[in-house]
Amino acid sequence: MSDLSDSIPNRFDFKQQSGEIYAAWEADGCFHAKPDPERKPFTIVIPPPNVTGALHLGHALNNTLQDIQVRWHRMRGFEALWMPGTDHAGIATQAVVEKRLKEDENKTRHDLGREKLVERIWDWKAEYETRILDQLRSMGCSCDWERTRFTLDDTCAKAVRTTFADLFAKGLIFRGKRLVNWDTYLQTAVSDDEVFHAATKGHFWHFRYPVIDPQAGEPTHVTIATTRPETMLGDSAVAVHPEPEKALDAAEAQLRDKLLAAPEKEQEAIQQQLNALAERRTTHLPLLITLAEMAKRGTKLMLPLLNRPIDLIADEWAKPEMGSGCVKITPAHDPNDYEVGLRCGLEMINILNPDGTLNGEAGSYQGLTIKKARTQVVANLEEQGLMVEIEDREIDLAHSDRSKTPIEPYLADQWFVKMDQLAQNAMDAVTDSRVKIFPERYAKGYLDWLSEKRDWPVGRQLWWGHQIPIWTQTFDSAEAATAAADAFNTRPEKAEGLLSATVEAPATIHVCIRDEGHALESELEQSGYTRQEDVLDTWFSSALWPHSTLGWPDKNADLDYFYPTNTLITSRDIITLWVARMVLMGLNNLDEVPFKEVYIHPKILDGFGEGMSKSKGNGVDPLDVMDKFGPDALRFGLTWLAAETQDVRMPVQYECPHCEAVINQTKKNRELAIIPCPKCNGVFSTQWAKTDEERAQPRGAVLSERFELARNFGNKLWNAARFVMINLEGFEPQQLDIASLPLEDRWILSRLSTTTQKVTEAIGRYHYSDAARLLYDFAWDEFCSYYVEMAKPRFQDPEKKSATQQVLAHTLDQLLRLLHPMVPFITEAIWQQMEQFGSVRCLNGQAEEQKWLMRSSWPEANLSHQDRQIETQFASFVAALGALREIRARQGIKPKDTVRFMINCDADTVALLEPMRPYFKALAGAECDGLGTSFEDLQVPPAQISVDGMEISVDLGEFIDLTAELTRNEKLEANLTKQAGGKEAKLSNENFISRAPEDVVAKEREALEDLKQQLAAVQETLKRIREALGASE
RNA sequence: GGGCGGUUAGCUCAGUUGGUUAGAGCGCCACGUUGACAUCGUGGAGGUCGGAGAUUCGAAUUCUCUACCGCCCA
Repeated sequence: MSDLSDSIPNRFDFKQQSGEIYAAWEADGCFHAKPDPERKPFTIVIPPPNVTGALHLGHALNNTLQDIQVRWHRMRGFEALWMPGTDHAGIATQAVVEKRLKEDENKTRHDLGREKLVERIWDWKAEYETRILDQLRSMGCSCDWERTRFTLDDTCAKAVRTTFADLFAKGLIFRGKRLVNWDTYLQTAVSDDEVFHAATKGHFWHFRYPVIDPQAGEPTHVTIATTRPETMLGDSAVAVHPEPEKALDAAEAQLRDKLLAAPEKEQEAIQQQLNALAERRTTHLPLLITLAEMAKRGTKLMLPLLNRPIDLIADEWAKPEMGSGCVKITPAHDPNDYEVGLRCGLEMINILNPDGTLNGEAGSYQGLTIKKARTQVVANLEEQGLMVEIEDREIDLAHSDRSKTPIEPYLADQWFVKMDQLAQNAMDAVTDSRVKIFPERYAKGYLDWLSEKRDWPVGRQLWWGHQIPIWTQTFDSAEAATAAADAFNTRPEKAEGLLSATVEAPATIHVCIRDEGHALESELEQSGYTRQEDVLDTWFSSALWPHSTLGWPDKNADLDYFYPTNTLITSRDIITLWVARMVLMGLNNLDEVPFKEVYIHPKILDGFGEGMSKSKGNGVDPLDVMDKFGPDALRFGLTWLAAETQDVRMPVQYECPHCEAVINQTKKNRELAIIPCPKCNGVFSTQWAKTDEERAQPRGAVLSERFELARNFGNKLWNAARFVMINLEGFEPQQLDIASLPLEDRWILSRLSTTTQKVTEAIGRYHYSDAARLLYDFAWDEFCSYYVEMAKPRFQDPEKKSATQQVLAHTLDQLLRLLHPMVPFITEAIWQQMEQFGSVRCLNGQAEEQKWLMRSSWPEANLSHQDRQIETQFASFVAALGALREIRARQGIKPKDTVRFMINCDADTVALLEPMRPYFKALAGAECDGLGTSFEDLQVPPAQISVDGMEISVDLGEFIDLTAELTRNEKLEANLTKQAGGKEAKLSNENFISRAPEDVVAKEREALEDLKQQLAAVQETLKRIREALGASE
């Protein structure tokens, strides 16, 4: 038919073309945005992926959704900026590099030194940043790469220093002693968010402390219990409840309430607890009352091993219903004890060195590791006859997420940001809708978290990050320190915001310097000031990302134009860590929110409902998916999944590299280094392959068949376009008069208009999944299955050919535009081929001016094309077609055989169906012998179906399978009878008639009438079939 | 312990303000391959919407309780 059918392959070669298209876009500056007063700006900053590792499907989803917004706005005429970059992810990145150092070279960071280690981390960063940005490019992300930033680069560093100096000058940064989660391996504090809890086997040691000078009748020892006996070296008190009896009463009352409310199976356990409690009143209570008295008197105990007197105190933290009723207090090493320490003014004794060994406070135990100290302390207590009992017990132990080692609570100097007002401002921004969060429910978590207004510990004892710009010196006296601070604060640099100083009691002075490398730095160092070693929490620099990337604090056109950004698209686990902090920092630094909308997308889980991660082996690499299915399929598949729910499941499979069989991933096989293929018996390796032998096996890709739907859709689109183009050659466009076009043209234009409208609305509301489904259905079910199929016979008709070509080309053109944000490569590839047909692609005969689809305009829904009447009429045609196909299938009629049929219907329907005759032939292999109201009865009863007031009869002639018709009609009769019965019951219900709205009642009446008609027709058919069957016997 | 989400066909998921014969894709069954597409076409089987109760003329959809799963915060 044409050269095109040879020159256009029947598959889109994404491997070859995606890269070429991307490079061409980039070379043409399609991704770059610059301030343009003629256009409205649209800005998104990427949630900077951290450089710890490569991206997985969660990131792929996140970035696809951003790219859809950016491409969509670009097409709608906005100056669309997508600001890309990566995050240095302080602790995470340092941890992986240190781990690598240990594994490969058996060295610690201290062996290397700060400078060398940081150099290594920069190398790591370079490698992973490249990988990550390549992944984004492969996916088609239309980021403005000229602006790529890194949270540790000079631009971001300047923003960090400026912000820090500002907060410091405002008195919002202070140093305090706080109990922190200490990672003894990495030797840094980690935040609560970087800690996970795991049940571990351990012991519960019970031992005794002697009472100093007990009076007559008073106990000589107090028994306490702990899971960490070595911490006794840091004890500064033992607590007993001030009113043990009342506390027991309260505990008992609580248990009784619980018993009443508890389901039967739990009741016995609760009753046992109650019994135990009652027993305690005789076994423990008298002693506890005595101890409470002693505590109030000021009795002291002798801390064994160190022989240090400590207080017996009365505090409500001691629970009379638990253990001995007494509890040791180690304020510097336990969060609860710390609170007690604050309440009771206890000494806080830190017994640990940063590396987890014991310090001088531990006396003869100094230098031992925690583990050795524990053994030693237990042995010594036993020697002294103070050990009462050792219980086995499962302990909930906090671990560092980064080093996987147990966390030691540790009292340390920490830098904090005072959150009070900053947090309030961030809350207000969401409360008064300056920042809108979608789906709305996530606003609650945001507000709850901020409302606690906990001060933000921002120091990390790391080497990788923004070093805190504070120089410190301790003076001999408070007066000297104050005088020095005053001297700084009266200098002109203070007024310029370059420096400020504060005094930390009693005599330490902190000076903050704003500008990196400023002469003040060396001035301070020469006069004996030392710079703080700590670096800032990663989130401090991420919090500035929406404005730091635009060059703040420097005044510039980009910042004026692109800030505040429009929308932030991210995942729910960092709403508090990141989103909240960006809002408060944006407000602090620019007095403006960083973004107007936040869209939280679902999280991708594997088939078992577990989050994906490389460390579990269930993480899917987007590159693997793209390698098999292509970038468009990856994107469309993910978009399809992005509904309002909080999670989506994506079963994970291995693909056998030998036979391409898919093997479901199980919790078992995902941990294997080598997996045998059950289909071909070949073996392949996984990410766990370590030995040379294992690595010699070919690697099985990890992917998910979830993407097949999207891949197939792309193929359908490609081939539909191929069909259109093959049939477009030599065509001259003209002005079309829509009103005079036949039904099918007006129908597809109506559907196109509605789809355009709905898709536009859906993307605007972040209803990605809806948008994808709308386009999928329109493209496949309406455009391909009907319009394209109907075009085939129309091409045989010279009178209809031209309009068909034009409507086809136009619809395809609009469809490509609508799909482009989701599937940019395949749509651009088709668009470029359409180029040769010039203005054909437009309904009004005007040529597209843009060279690239990604730069062309987003379709406007032409509301005048929407026509309910036409759509209803078309639905009748589809119903008739369906009836014919159903009869064919039921009768087992061969596809190449043509059937003859008649439709009994009213005059309007005749008018509607008359022009559709050729399509019955093309789409159902059926030739129409008559439309209207009266036909002669056929000799053999025809197969009949009634729908939409049409009675469709197929002359079965030689094809007849009467039994099939009988069975089918009997089934139908039963079904119709049941339905009609239901409707009749409903309509004879007086309540329904009187209370339901009129239109609903009318609709039900109509439905019943229709059912009755159908039933009558079916019964008539049945009668004839039975007669015929009887006759043939 | 508090909060959030989920529970709809074998699997993965849709289902706007309560009014359908509860949908899609995959999988399954049957039939089909000279021209857009087998990464396809046509037809079919398959669920009463976790459970209980309530509101209503009418509930997958609203409310209460409950079970199980997941996530977040203590």
